Amino acid sequence: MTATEAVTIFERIALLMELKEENPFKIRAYRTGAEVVENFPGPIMQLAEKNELAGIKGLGEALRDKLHEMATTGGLGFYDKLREGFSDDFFELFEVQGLGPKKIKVLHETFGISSVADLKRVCESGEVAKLAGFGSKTVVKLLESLAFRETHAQEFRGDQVAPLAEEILGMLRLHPEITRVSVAGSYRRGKETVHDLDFLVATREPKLVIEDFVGIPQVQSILGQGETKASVLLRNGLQCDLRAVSNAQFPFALQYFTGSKEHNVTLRQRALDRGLSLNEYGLKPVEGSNTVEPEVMEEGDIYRALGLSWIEPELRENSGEIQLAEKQPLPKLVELSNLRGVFHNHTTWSDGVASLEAMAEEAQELGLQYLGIADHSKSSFQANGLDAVRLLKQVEEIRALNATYDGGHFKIFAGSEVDILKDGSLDFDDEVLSQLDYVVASVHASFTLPEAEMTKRIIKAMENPYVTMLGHVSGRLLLQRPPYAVDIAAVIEAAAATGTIIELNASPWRLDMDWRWWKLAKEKGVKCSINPDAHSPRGLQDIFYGIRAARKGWLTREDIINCLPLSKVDEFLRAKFLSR
DNA sequence: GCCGTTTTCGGCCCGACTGTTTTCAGTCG
Repeated sequence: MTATEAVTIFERIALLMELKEENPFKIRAYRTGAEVVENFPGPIMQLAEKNELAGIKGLGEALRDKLHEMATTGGLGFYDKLREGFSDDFFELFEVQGLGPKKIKVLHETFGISSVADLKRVCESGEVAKLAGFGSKTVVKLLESLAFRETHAQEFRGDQVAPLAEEILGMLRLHPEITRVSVAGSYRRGKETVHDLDFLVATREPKLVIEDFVGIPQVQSILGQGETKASVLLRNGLQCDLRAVSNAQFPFALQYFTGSKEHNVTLRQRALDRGLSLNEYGLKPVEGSNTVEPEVMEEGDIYRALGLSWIEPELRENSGEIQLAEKQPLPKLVELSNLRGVFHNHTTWSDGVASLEAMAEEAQELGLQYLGIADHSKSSFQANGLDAVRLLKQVEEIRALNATYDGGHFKIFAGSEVDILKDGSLDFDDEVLSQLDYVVASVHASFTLPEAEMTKRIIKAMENPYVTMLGHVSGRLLLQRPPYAVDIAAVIEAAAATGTIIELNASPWRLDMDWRWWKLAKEKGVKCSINPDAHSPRGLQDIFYGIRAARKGWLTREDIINCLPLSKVDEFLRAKFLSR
């Protein structure tokens, strides 16, 4: 059994115990256990198999034994018994916003609902509204949540897709009959969610390659298999397509299947204007035209042949990239290797799972020069938010730790993710904030304010001279929770006026501010900070997703403050305050 | 179920918001 599967089982045990109204602290222990397993920096299942898990905080005797059972037998008797009568579909109910264990219990016992589909049926029939504790507004809310889920059904976040994509790419690259390989589609374009994965290979043996592809271990079922194309369903429900073309066709197919559809429509029109016809097989002169067939060896040659500079896949959304590429080279988009540090990260001081030292170690391991800590403030009780006393103590500890880094090659910046309260005031007063290196201000409560009020609230926070940057501007959780009502354009204006940096929260759940707004922000001179919002050492690697979103937002290293070297970034953090 | 300069059983995270109620339960962060 893999660690990921064990994590799911612990999480489900917690859900089932909630349903059975077990001791809440016992439930929490399973949740903590799931987190520890998920974030463990090593082959935890191998250790579990050999009974070598002693000493790990959060995994006591009972959980260690369960992990051992899972590692050795591939199952867990305790869990099997607990979940008797509950299908896999049942657990999806816990993902519906507005529905918790108590309500699920009542619905299950009264109507026998055991899936999201069941829930929809009884909500629509009017039966639910008659239940004690439920009412018409509850039903409306539930139906809204269900509609949101349906709109995004069959979509996957980056973290659900990227590891698989890389794994499969790696396998295809090793295939002896494959000469060129790429992923295409919206994944290649860096979209925040995708509904499938498209792979493209160049080969002289398409049939053989397709046969091998449908046989890889990640495949659960084959949806279709032909001479040059196959569609499969992976174990996690993700659809995956493979197309096999000749080496000569490869650049055209790659361009075509990368899209977007709108980008390609404009491109094909442009080709026609030049007497050429572009499709997934080639770029040929149209009948009667005296244009010469361009030589195309790779994708870039197609753009060149059409009088365009290179257009990165992330920019192919038909939002002005073709018009600009006609006149000049497009901006050199930021790359992962450009990042020099990361802000907005959590530790065990609030709701993170790792210590300051462990986070700093991992940051250095990733080749970064600095790490910004920003634990939660006191209003975020659920996240063990810090009050002023604890915060200042943490600052002291950070300063002490910094003194141990020889030669000043690495630095931890002491910050806070301070809650923006309902009226736009902050959770700490200026006297406290003034003692920090930087401040991230974020909304964590009162999501339902009307747009005007929410916008005013956020802008008020940005007007505070100590607020260096604004955290996750819309509060969205991809595929799960829509953004709250806020006028982003107005927020961008205010950021420009106050000199406040806007965060690009790199968590694959958030990717907030959305890439669609960055072009505007950049035009207004607003700077971006790509923030992993890491709650564990591994979470720091979410900068991978942040970079993809930043590229999609046309950002270059000059737009992003954490591309600045340590020697310059300090000064930049203080710029807003000093300019007043 | 886990943890401990309390080493062995008691403590472990709390307030806002919403909708359903008429004093509070459930959900969320």
